Amino acid sequence: MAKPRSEQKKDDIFKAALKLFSHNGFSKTTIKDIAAEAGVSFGTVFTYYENKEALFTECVNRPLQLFKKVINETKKELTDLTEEKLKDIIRKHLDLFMESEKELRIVQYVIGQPDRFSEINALDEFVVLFLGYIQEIVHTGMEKGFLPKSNPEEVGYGYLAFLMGARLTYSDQAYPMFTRAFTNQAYRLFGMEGKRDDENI
Amino acid sequence: MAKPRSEQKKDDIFKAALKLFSHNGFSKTTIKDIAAEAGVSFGTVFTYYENKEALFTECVNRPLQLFKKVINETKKELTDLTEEKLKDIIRKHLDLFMESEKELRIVQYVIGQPDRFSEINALDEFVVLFLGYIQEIVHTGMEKGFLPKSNPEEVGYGYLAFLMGARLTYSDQAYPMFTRAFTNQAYRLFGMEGKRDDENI
Amino acid sequence: MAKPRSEQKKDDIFKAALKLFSHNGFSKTTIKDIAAEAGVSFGTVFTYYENKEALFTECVNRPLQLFKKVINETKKELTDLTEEKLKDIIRKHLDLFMESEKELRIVQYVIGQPDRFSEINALDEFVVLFLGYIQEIVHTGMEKGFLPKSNPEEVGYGYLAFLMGARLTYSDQAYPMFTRAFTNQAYRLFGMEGKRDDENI
Amino acid sequence: MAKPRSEQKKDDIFKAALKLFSHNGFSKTTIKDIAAEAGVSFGTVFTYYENKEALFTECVNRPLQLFKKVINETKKELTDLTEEKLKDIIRKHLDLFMESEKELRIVQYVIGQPDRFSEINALDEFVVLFLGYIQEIVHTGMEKGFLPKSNPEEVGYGYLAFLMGARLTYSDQAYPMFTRAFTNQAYRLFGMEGKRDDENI
DNA sequence: AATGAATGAGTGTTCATTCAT
DNA sequence: AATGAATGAACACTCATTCAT
Repeated sequence: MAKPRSEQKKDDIFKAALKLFSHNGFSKTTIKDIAAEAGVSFGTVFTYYENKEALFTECVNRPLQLFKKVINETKKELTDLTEEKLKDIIRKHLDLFMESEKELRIVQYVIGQPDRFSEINALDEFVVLFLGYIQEIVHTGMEKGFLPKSNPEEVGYGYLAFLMGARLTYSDQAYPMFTRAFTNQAYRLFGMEGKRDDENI
Repeated sequence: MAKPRSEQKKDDIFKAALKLFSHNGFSKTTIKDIAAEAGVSFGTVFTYYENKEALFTECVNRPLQLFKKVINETKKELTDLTEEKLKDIIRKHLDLFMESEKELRIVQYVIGQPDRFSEINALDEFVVLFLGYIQEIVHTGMEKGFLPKSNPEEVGYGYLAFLMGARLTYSDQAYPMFTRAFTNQAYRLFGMEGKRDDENI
Repeated sequence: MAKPRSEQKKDDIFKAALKLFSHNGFSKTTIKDIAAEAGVSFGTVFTYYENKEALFTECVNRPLQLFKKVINETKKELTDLTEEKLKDIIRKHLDLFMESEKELRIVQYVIGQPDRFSEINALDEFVVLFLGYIQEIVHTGMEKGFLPKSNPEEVGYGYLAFLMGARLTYSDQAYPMFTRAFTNQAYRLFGMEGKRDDENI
Repeated sequence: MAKPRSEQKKDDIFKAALKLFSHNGFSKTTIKDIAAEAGVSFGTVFTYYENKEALFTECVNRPLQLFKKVINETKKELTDLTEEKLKDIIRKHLDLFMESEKELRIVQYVIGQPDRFSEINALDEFVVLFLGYIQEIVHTGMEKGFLPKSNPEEVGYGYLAFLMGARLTYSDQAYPMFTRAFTNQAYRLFGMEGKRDDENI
């Protein structure tokens, strides 16, 4: 069942905006560019979004809502946590963050200019949710004995910083080796060891 | 020995630009704002910098040169590396990155928009230098036995990502507790354990 | 007998346009505003009026046609003119002008921008008609002896200017006292005296 | 002594704006038009006036200040008022109003759209000043016996309305006869008689 | 007949840059 | 060396108008 015509168009505009905002920042991105990328006239952008800022805000908020949804859904699976399951979750986090370059660049853009985009609070909400979620994991892991003694709050802060940094420090030029590097390093943040090279043999 | 008058003025402009570019990004920052912040007329900015982009490029390059210098100097101290010395180095890295919010926000700004600022390659040079430096540390640490078996390249990638993420993911509030968190988590990336809470007793 | 459905709608649009054009001028008034005021969709406006200018022209012409009709009807009553009857006519003029603020604001708008609305000549026709009508009155009044010697043309010009000015110089507050002021002053333009304050006793 | 270069330019822009605003109204007049009329680039307009509205407001206020100044200066001459002197004053008023078509069209524009230009109060101030001034004249004239019994307030309201209407009801197409018509009619508003045609003989 | 999504010409305004002083 | 008036390219945004439904 296809989306109604107009919803499709709104989504095209959103996707174009996401791409261009993440790539060029807010000011450098023009409505004209977004319209061209979306294949519509620039006037049409204003049919769906009140103004440039509203469109940008949507580009920040919508992905964050999705992230929050993912976290909330994964929370349910924490009941019978094992080391293997945790490693699985970590890999999923990395996949999510690595796939979300566009979204996270925009988020980073907002973090760096808090005065300019002060009205956006979905970001704070996500951070709080994520940190609480990691703390819960660390607590459970320590209780069950497969994680060493750690300060759960510290792990949370460090892990989120690491995920963000992993995604945003490097440009996307075919870094196949990154996956393994980041996975192993993420394990270490929780006090777990990753696969060593010689285990491949 | 004071700087010559004009050099002082050029530096005022640079500092003003660094502050405003890091805070508002490239496009939102106007030459007029920079001039006002520096206490000069906006015409004077063009006396010292050919145009806005040259001034921005300077704000990216000059800090990176400094970073490279710091790394190169620390390299000499790696000869008789011990676990304590490494922890010391790590803490210094964190201090350096935490103090350099303005500089790193601008760097991040450039990383996120590689097409727009493609002519800036001081960044790549720094990354290569830094990664090589970390790899050297890990090799030495494994040889001397105070670091567990690791892939030195992976540690480098992960550690740099972590440093960047630690600085750029959080706005500057309540950082006192961050220091400890980031220190301990950084140790873990190298396979070392940090201080546990109960060690304070 | 109600108007046919569509005629009613056209009239709603006309009234909305009259109100908004007179209040905000031509450019500031949008078709969307008019449609909202009339309770129709903005597309409907174009069903009844070819474009914005045609609607505006209608707002100028229709009231002027009505004014002309009123004048023409009053002309018949001029046969047995007396001073009392003239004063009555003057009061009616003032009432008509005072009630027609919206219409006259638009007329004034057109007078002030003759190049812009050059195609509208109902205005000139009305002025010629009105001046001739006043001249006839003055002639008759002088013949019958209740008006002093006057230049009928001069009285016409002055009287029309006065009526326009009386309506358009003041915003609509505290008009109760205006009525008396304008009535008495209008009498004077014809060389008649109005009621004095002490005549109320 | 010529004005400094920039003041001259500011005045050129002002005059261009006065002409175009009075001729086309606020919205129809574009900054580009004003700049062209003033012989400068449109960017220059913003060097001297913060925005379009500020320039328009200046076009309303500056003439009104001048009008107020004229009235205040004429007030001093009221001490030994005679009928001849009053007639002289009236002719001067008419001259002033007739010469000020541009200025008064703008004033009328503001009167007609009070909501839109609510912050402009120089207009009310002028009206109050003018009415008070006329009342003083009428009082004096009645005392000295050359004006008939009148309500001074009524004369003030009517006279101002007449002056405005005289100027704004007719376009400026060489109406030499207007002068005489308006003069005589203005006298009548004060209860005086003008020259009759046969007096020319 | 009625609607409103789509369009793009045209607007006010910003701001980097030039250059005469 | 320092200034800031002048410029005009480029932008976000508005709105009359068209036209498919």
